[in-house]
Amino acid sequence: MAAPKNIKPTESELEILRVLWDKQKATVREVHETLSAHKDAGYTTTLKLLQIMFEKGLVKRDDSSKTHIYQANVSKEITQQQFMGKMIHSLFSGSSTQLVMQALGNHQHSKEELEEIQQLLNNLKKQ
Amino acid sequence: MAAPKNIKPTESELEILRVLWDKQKATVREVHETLSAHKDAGYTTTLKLLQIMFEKGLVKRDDSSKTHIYQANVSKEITQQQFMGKMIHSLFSGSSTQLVMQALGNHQHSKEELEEIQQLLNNLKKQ
DNA sequence: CATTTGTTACGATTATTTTCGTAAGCAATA
DNA sequence: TATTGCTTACGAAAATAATCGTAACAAATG
Repeated sequence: MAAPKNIKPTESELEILRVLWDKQKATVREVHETLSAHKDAGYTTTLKLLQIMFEKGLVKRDDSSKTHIYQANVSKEITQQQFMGKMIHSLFSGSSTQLVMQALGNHQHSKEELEEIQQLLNNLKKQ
Repeated sequence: MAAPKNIKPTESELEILRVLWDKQKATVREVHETLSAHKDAGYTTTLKLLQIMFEKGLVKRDDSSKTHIYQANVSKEITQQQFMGKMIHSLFSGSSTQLVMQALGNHQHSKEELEEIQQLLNNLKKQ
């Protein structure tokens, strides 16, 4: 089981990770059937991807029984940070503030969500 | 000059767009030399990429003189939104609030920046 | 005028990612 | 036991992205 490394998941790998983050554990079939809702690919495609991801260390698996059980080996949080960092660098000239303003200004946020953000902001200001 | 479409620039195309957004206009050579600071690719690689981007409608060009002059044909803002949307969907379960909180919590923001965000937040709350 | 320099065009190669077909094995069951 | 169904392994094709080599041409320079 290779170390998590600093490997950026590809688009397809990310889709699979999302399923695993959601379900904690899943067989190839479960992953594949979840993906089938949106995407149209064969079973062995999903299988192959999971095998590749295993080699990369993106997932781990329990192969003690015939039907292997997969699990994410990189956290959602770390992956989020990884992609956010890349995005801030490549599209926001390194300014996370710009990114925040963009996200705030261009998307809908409920009163409750705005309040939640305000709380965090208050905490940050205290430092 | 094809319409801007809904085409997602590739990684390399994004690098070139960054240069063009910054410089407004540039020749292949200028783009290439700017990229050379960080990256190591041949001149014709940059040329080819710009040609492909032109076909896709990502850039426009003035070819009235021998040395063509390129210009971005997609705005930074639209492209930011495009990538942000994809990111929110694929990594934040569709919640832009989650993304904002992540960005706020995991990056440094100066007092001035926090105040700037506060201003925007106040405006949003008024709605 | 001949040569050098800088440019575009473009085919082709390489690398990466995604997809699938087929073989092989195991387990349930007819 | 023979058959059927579900599973993994794995090579290879297809699709996409990135890179480069070469030809052609024009402008500047000797």
